[in-house]
Amino acid sequence: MKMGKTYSIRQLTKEMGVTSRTLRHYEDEGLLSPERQGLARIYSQRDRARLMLILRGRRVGFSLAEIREILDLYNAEDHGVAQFQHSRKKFAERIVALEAQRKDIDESIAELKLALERADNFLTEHHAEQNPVRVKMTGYSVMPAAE
Amino acid sequence: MKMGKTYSIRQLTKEMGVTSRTLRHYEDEGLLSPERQGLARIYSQRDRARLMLILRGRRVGFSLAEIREILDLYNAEDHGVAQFQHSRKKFAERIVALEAQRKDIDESIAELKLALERADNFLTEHHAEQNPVRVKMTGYSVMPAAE
DNA sequence: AGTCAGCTTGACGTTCGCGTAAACGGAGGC
DNA sequence: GCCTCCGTTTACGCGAACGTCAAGCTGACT
Repeated sequence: MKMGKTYSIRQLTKEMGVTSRTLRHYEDEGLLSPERQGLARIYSQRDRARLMLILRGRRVGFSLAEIREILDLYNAEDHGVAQFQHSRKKFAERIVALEAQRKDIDESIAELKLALERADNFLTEHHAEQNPVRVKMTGYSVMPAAE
Repeated sequence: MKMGKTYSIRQLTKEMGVTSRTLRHYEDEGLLSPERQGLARIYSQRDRARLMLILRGRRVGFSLAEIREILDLYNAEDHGVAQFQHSRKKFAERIVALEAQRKDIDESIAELKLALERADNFLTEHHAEQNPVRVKMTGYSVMPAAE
């Protein structure tokens, strides 16, 4: 019976920067299922690993339901061929979606960097000046029409 | 008075894959402000560009409030030095956040690719077989403990 | 004139991801 | 014994982002 390191709910919340309410909520949603000592929850390394995956999933925009689905794919008791085929497909879909999202992020970053450069140009040109200035734009843009 | 191409609400919803309710909601939130011909909304190229930015913002996880803030930064009537400095800072913050998110996405993709490979390995090994099989894991993982 | 599609404005409903009280149970220190 | 943490359950609340009616206007065809 190998028993690795365990964590109280407080330890985990502090380490991960979430509230205990959040952990209980994840448990209610079936994403975590820590052991119990009486009433108290006691989290294993595996629970901690799952939690990290959950939180990263949230950060990239997955719903808890989607995250549960992914965890269930890892977890499936029935590791038959059909299960693996299903999992494979789901994983592949997620990857495609994430790569699209990565593209969106790259584009957003690029656009923000452009905006940042424009601000910088303005600030270096009009170094200490205070008079408001209009920005000239070309083509269609989200900027106000400057006709 | 150059008047570019315009769009009805239906055209825009079809092109962008959103409902008219969504467009009206964005308008309520001050993210869009199309012209009117009588009652009917009539969207300009600029509205369309803003909408694309809004939708991409949503896809990368921005709230409508955050998106409005960004649009307002572009839009600010008062293009004084102080405004630009403020905008510059906000843009830089967004970029940092997005790059962190990009890291999360890359890690998620990597993890899913690993899972996919494992599934593939299983499927090629146990080619046509149907008997459930256990998976051996090393170290701590989200997978069930395989002691 | 009728009617029909397509637009409009309210306004209430829904889902998600927790927040936030209320009320209680040990365990340890003074 | 009492206080202070740390933990528990139950359960209502909330803001965000729309969905989903209901009801009315409007131009266009028949």
